[in-house]
Amino acid sequence: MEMEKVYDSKRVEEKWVKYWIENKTFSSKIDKDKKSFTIVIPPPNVTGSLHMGHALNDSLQDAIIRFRKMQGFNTLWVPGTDHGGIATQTVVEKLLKKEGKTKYDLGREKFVKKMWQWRQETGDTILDQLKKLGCGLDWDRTRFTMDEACSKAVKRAFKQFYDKGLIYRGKRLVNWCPRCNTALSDIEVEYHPEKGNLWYIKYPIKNSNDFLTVATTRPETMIGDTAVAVNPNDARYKDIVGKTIILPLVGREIKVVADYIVDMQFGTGAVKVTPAHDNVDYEIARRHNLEILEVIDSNGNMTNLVEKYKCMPAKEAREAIVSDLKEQGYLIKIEDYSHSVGKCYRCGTTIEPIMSEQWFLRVEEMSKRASQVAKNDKVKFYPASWKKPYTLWLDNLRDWCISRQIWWGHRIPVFYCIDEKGDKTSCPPIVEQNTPTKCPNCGNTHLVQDNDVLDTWFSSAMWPFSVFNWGEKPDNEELKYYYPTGVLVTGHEILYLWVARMVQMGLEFLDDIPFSDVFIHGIVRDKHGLKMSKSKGNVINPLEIMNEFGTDSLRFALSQSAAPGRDMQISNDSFLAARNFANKIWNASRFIFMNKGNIEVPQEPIVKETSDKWILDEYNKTIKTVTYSFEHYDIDVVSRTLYDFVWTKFCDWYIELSKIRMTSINIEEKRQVLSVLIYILKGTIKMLAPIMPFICDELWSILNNTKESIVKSSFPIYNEKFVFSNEANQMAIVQEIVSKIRNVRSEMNISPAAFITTKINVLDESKLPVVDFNKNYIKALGKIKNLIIGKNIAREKNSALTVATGLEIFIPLEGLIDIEKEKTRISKEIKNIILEQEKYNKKLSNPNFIAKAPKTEVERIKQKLLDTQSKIATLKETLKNYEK
RNA sequence: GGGCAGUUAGCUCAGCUAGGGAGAGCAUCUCCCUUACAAGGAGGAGGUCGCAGGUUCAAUCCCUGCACUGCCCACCA
Repeated sequence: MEMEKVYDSKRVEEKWVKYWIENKTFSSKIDKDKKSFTIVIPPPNVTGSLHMGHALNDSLQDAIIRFRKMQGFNTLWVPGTDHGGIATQTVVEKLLKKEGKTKYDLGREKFVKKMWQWRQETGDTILDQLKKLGCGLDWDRTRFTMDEACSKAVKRAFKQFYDKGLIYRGKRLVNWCPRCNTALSDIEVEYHPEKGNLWYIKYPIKNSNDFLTVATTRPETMIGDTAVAVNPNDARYKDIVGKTIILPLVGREIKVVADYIVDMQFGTGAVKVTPAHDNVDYEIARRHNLEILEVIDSNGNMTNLVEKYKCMPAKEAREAIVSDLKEQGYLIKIEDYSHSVGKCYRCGTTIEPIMSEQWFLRVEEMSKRASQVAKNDKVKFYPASWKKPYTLWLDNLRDWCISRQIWWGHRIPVFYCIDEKGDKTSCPPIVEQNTPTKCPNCGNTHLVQDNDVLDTWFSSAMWPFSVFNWGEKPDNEELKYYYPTGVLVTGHEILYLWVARMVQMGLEFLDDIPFSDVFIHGIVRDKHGLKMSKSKGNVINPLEIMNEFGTDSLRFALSQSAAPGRDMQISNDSFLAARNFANKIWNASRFIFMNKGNIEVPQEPIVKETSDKWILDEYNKTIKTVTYSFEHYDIDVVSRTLYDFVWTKFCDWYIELSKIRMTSINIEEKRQVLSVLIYILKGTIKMLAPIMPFICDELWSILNNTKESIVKSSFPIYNEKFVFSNEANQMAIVQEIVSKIRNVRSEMNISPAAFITTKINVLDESKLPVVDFNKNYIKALGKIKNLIIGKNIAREKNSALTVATGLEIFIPLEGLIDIEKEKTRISKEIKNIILEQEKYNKKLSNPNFIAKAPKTEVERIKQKLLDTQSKIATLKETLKNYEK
């Protein structure tokens, strides 16, 4: 088997994507001997195609799934897509528009059929892209939020809610999107600051020449005012509360009410109250039993409240009303004013609060429970800082408007008994999981279904159990085995929209949390820290990155900055560094593989030398950190720890040291070092496999000459027998000496190819055996042909000097030494050590330090001071000799 | 208005949940195509750890206040 000199990601990725799918590597079935670990994918909308957000979200889930699988769990990651309600309907509507048609031209039935057709044709694009990303999903379980099982779950849930009295229909103030022509829930409204005006209007007091001035941002709604509100503590208006106002332009009489909600500081302290078009006003109206008059209808046009403005679009009506107010002397002034305006989260259109007949879900009880499980940490957040916002939101939640006036979605499973004329009879609505054929009340077979569909998030909220056929059979074995899931991985933007509701519904229907952990990752931003968006043109397409740098590089780069809750800035540099890392692993493996040849190497490492023990000690520590970090979703730490171990420990030092034994003609010597190299390499790629699955599976198959995926192997476990602190200390000394020698070589322009003579004068006698024992390492890494170690070795003329802790190192130079250069170098070294020394002196001259700091700390600093003193003495002595 | 993050080398970020050596990658400078890797190796330069106080023998780390940046929530007439 030949390995390419440069890792060929394309060849390898194609191979393994196919392998994992064909071999059903990630399929799961009930195995009661194993504990389950489940993740349900946050289902991407069928309209979607893979963007960086998905790439991050799904790479992280895949890493967790692969890790847990290797840890021995029976893992299951359920794939699927979301029908995406309004968003998806909008996409298809746009397609129709290109043909010059609207959904009304087709009619409901044909339009929905077209939606399904579209979904069939293009809806799985993103799933194919997830396959390319390497996601270890159980593809045979692919679900869709509108497939039969999910539909059954929705109907079951609706009926249970309804029977419990939690779902009700009523006319309430709702958020209405005039473009989507539907009601939205409170969290589907996004608030953006917008420049507008503040109009100050005179409201005359009845039987008086006096008037109140109100300030408003929406003058057109004034014709629907049913009160003016002031703060009860406002001295200015003390006598006016309870008086009657004549509403300008309309002439209707309205009362002045006192309500604590009014801010005395704002505007004039007097608020016009339009209950039908403002949340606050609606609440004031409820508290004071005010009449609710609708001014604007669902099309955004004026109602017939005032004949003159009837049917006018609200925007025109504003101009007309302002102009009329001005004309009649009611308008005092207009100020510029910037305030937040609600926008539809799907299309950005300004939301119009209007009165509308809708279905609502009572959430008070569910919210309490969902909040409670977070408070007592049954559901844990990573990072924990999201716990508070989550509970705060739930603790202040209002009823959820669940009906939407669109056609794409789960139609509300409520049927009405109708008479011959098509009018609803007095029979109660019929709510059944199975479509009813006749009215249970009167036996009539003329039934009609409610026109509305459910909020897309209603079905999403049931995703963790609807995918296990809860709708069909609420107590089935799979549900019992796989639910609750292990972790929910998501960005914070759908924490309320989705996560909180899954917890509510899970507790409601299964009496159990849907997941014990919520891992909230950040947002992928561009290199300037800006959110990626099509309009900014700063979108990085993950598919292009996969193509250019390799999928493992994309995954590694993302994971490397995926600290819980932190946004990340990425650029090509990140992917480039990751690609280089992949190549490094590839070549380290190539080196080991080539050297192995046909040599039989035992599975267990043969531990002989200091370096063996040192690297095993480092490897062992790495296992500990990586495992802990995986379990706590610190995926960034996992990646960085492995990067550091592979590059700076394994490659830079151990592999370099291994070359001494590798070139030996003694086959046993080679076998021994190979046993350690291979042992560590295999363990390392196991740890890396969850993040870089392609290259690791490829290397695994080469090293083991196997066709079994690496995810079927077990994750390395921390092992007490590989703790070698003594050897770790020895290696630290070796590394210090080698670095010092390299430094001198570099600064004195000694060719990297040249072999040199080096003498080490050991001042600290305890170090003599260590240095002597490991002299081969120093020779190899310092490129030394002649190494002399001893006590009382004197520096000969024409040799460069450097000092390490307890040691003096002399490097005799060929020919004449450049004295000026050497003097500069030594002076610099002295300067650095003096800086260090000053710190120690300062500490030790502080009597409080001696008295109060721990004895070990004082001793440590004293020792350090002695070291620096000795080093400086040596260096200065040498410098002095040059001066002569 | 309330809350949550962040502020460390030119850039991207670790370190802060054990207070006692300020680190990595990229960029930059010097040397090297040394038979795993030039997508590489060796070495260097670069930081008063946002500001001001406090606790402590000792603060990048703990506490308080402030500034700036970003995000979330809100009853912004």
